This record gives sequence, structure tokens and C-alpha cells, in this order.
Amino acid sequence: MRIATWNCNSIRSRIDRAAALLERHDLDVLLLQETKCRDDQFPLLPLEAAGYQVAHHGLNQWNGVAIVSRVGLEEVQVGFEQMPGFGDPLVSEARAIGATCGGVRLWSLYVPNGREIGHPHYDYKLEWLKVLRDDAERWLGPDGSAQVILGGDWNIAPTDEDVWDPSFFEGKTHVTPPERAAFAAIVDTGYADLVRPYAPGPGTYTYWDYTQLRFPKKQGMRIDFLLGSPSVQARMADAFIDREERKGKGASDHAPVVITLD
DNA sequence: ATGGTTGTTTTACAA
Repeated sequence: MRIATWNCNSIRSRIDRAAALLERHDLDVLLLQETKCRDDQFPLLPLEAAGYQVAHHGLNQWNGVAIVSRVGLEEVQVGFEQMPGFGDPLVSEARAIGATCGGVRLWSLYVPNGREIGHPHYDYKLEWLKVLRDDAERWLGPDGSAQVILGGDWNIAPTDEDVWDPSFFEGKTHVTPPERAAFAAIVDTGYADLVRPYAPGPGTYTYWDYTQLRFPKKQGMRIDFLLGSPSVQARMADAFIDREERKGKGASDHAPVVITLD
């Protein structure tokens, strides 16, 4: 079973790349973030024609998450329990969708960016992660044996090795101790980074800013992850970051992250 | 040259 996560940065502008990605890697499931469209705007036909079902949650031009599967798509859940909202008044955003595909419980997650340290969005990010941690722990089941994958754009670089220049990020989001602690708290419940053993650092990234020629200069960040419960960890056969997808005209600023389960 | 790029319901804002 092959599963990928990809922040596509608008599915309407990159539906051809998404379809090619499914075919190129023979994917069974694709978790998408930043689809940037409403449900009625999602380009379903090219994916359905390729034999996939789609569960999408999008409210407007911001955020948007989806699960694309050819191994079943059951018990779809939009958002998680007590997921915080943002703004005044509080609005629930399209940042989480869960479904069961081929016996695995999968979540496509788009963690809030945080914008700037001290910004309300930064506090929102930390609270969002805290609530996710509590729910994710319950998803492991009473004996911790459930097959669960938490995939997506986490907007956190867990260690200094996960950014091209730690000094560049001083005073910026994505690398602060509270953000890293929030990420570590989810790992501590029993989830593990499924990809890192197959894609060691340094210099291994999943995102490169569009500006400043960051990609050709290899100046990126590792912020997209597939985290797996222990029973998923035990099935790991292979993993890689599809850096090729970041190349060429019309690429997303994120690369897909792909795993293979036995 | 105080910028440099993408996307969206665009000429503002989010990333």
C-alpha cells in the first residue's frame, strides 16, 4: 500500500500534476493540503476517471484538505473533536479531514502557519496542535494498536537540521521551542516520523520558498510529515521525498512525501 | 534595485 501527502497549493491549478503523481508512484492514497477551493470547485473528474474516490473539505480560497483513495474511503470526518477556530468571531477552518482507507485511519492535516511570533495566529497554531495531540492519542485506541497515519503540512521544522540556515529563522515561526514541543508531544503519544529513517539529513527538505531561488540553491525546510502509529511503523517498507515534483514550471512550493507499507 | 514568487473571490492578503 503506497500513501503520499502533498501540499499542492491549489488543486485547480495543479490537477494535472496530481493525476500524474498518482500514476507515477502507483499511489493508493493521496493526502492533499491547500486545495484552495470549495467542494463544488474541486476538479473530481480526472481523479475519478483514474479510479479514485475523493473526500474534500474546502470552504473558500484558503486552506482546504482532501483524501484521494482507490482502496476505499469510509467514515469520513471533517475536522477533529474540539478543533479550535480562528478570528473574531471564531471560524472553523478547512484544515483537517479523516477517513479509513484500506484498513488504515488517515488524516490530511494543514497545521496553521502561525504567521509571526506573538500574532494571534501563532497562539491559534499552538492550541490547534494541543487539541490534535489529545485526539490523536485517543485515535490509537484503548490498547494503542490502531493503524493511524497523521499526514500533512505541519508548518514546523522539528530540529535545526530541518532548515537550510538556523540563523535565518531566528525570531521566526516554524522553529520556536513551543512549536517544536507541540510537535514532539504528538510524537511522544506513540506516533513516529515514518520517512526520516529512509531520508536522512542534513539538507533533506520538503518545502522551498518560491522567492529568492530557494529551490535551486537547496535552501529549504522539512515541514511535511507522515506520522504513523506503532502498528503502521511495523509495516514500513520504503519512503522518499519526491523532490522531482518541485522542479519545472508550475510546481507547488512543497514536494510530495511518499511511503510504502507491506 | 530595500525587491526577487505563487495562489485566490486579486489591486489585498496569505503563504
